[in-house]
Amino acid sequence: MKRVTLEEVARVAGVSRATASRVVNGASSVDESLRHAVQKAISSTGYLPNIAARSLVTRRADAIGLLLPDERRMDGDPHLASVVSGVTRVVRPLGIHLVLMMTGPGTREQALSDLRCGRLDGVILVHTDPADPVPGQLIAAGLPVVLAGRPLRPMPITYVDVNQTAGAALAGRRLKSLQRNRIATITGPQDTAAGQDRLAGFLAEVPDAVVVHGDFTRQSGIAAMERLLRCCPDVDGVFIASDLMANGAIPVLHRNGRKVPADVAVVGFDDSSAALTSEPELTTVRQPISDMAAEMARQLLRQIEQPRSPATSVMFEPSLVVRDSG
Amino acid sequence: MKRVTLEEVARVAGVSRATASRVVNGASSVDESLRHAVQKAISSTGYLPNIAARSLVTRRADAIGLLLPDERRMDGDPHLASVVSGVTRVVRPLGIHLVLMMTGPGTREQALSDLRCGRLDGVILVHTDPADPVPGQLIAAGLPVVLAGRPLRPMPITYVDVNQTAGAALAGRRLKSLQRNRIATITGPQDTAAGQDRLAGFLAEVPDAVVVHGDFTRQSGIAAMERLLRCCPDVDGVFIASDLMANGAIPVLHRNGRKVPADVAVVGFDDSSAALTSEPELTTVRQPISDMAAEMARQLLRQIEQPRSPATSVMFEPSLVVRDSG
DNA sequence: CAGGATTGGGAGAGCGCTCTCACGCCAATC
DNA sequence: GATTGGCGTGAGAGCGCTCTCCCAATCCTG
Repeated sequence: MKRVTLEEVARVAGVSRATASRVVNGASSVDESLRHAVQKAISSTGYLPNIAARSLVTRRADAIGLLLPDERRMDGDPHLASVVSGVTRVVRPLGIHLVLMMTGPGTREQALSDLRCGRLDGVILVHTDPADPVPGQLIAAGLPVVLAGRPLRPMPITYVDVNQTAGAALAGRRLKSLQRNRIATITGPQDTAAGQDRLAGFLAEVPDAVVVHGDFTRQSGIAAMERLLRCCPDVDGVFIASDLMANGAIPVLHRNGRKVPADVAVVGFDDSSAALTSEPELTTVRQPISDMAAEMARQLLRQIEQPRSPATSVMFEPSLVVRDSG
Repeated sequence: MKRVTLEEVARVAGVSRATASRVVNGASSVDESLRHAVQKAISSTGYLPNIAARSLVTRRADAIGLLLPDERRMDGDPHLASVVSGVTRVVRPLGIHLVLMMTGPGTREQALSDLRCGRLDGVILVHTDPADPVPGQLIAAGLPVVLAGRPLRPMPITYVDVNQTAGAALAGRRLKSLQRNRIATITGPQDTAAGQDRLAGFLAEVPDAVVVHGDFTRQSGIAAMERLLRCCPDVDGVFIASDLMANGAIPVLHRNGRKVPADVAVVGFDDSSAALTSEPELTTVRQPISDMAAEMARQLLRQIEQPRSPATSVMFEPSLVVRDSG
């Protein structure tokens, strides 16, 4: 149960600690026979490098943070698992840890100091409040950050997003191709980039659409659909800016005697699990969340490798998943 | 941008590094005036302790791991966010990091070595495969572990679970109180403790129930309900061992002309987000996931504090959430 | 074959922190 | 007034690792 140190490995292999270290780190130019001796010593002693010691000298934590909004705001967020899995895919093979931080009082400041004291090499920020000063502080300090989703106000920060506008346009074209001519949309919150872009992209395609506002939550989808039916009973096609809202809205249609998609075609956005638990299953705009998360991880690693490299943004193309609702 | 070290704080405060360290760690007996001087020096220099250096000597990583099944098996797991948030609540105030690891090739071995090399102080294992040797190895090595859910085969390991049997009995009593007399159940996988217990608990209450097997996934709920209706068309009450299965099963009932709950009452299990996205909303057995997760974290911390302390298990009581489906 | 260039390996200096230990100081005791 | 005890403080020894020297050995080149 005693710890094996590099010192001991070196002793067993009959080399110096420096050489043993070179072998461990796969470094250059070690004689083949010595390399073998060290490797044998490593496996015979069961040596594992002490990360803290390494970290102390390399000034790398080999850990990145994932800052998430808290449970309440996630509202059964369909994405969390996909995000984690995408990031993990990139980061694990490099032995880098993924530290999860759910937003709560003082979390972001916590993350900031973790970054400063070298406990974290970088962070990925998800669903950041536009008023949050932390992203700004981070980039000001030249610390590696990547945002999930375009920030509302332009800032020199790296982010990864899906082309929300194009996605909404996809939905608009779909509804038009279904020969719907009384088309409406239930929007996301207009103080987020995603909410704004999905509306703008849809209106570009269907300029005369009726607009009812929601905030991405299921509850707001229910309320919005009720309002919509009241003000516009002859609606025959709706683009709902999140699957979660659509999931709440469809039962409202049923209760009001509308068949989906016969009477009202519905197209959602996200292709989250809510798309499959809806009846009928949702036609929706898919974002490649897991791939986007992987890209965020890559962007972050690049920044860690090359500090103060210029901010870039990567845009993914959405696709339409046709199911039964529209 | 240069790092501030304890050395420097000490210099500024005019004390020795040892004394500065005592102040930082809130330790015993430092003269009030010196304490003040050090605190002033800390804030004026913006000092943050280097965790790696501390970790190197304390042999504590101040990080715990959360081992999760991979994305596919989570199947839009309703729990992930709650688990994370429960653990976070306990762990954050102590400055302990939560490292997320999704199961993939070699993940568990990875976790094991992270533990051994002191990169992680302990791990919480969620949804462990009964055949998985890792939990056994961990306890054999005397490393701190907590399981989410009772292990299938009894082993001397600390775990936190909900009283599954009692929960299923709750569901059984509910269906009986609704005067149903042709009662069935769709089970979870019988190679998991949860699957077994929910069936046993239900049968204890409704011994003559018709049993159809599922595996907790939505898809299996659909298939199981189809089978059930074929073999037992006069069924008027069903306990479905997971909300996700129930979510899939209810549309099957509708398609076959059954009203829920008028013709067939449905009770689920989990009180996950799937309970709310069902139509009608599910009556279900609630597990206090977030509280359970918090308790797991506490148990783990206790083990870290007192290694080789005896394994304990904590059981939470489930409750029935009555909604519209039964 | 001499001289320089190249290469592999070892010694050792830290990285920033904690913690033991010993010392100095002052109050309490005889 | 000398001795004891306690308490606060500082000196310094590591924790386990990486990495920069520097030296020895080998290689090439004219």
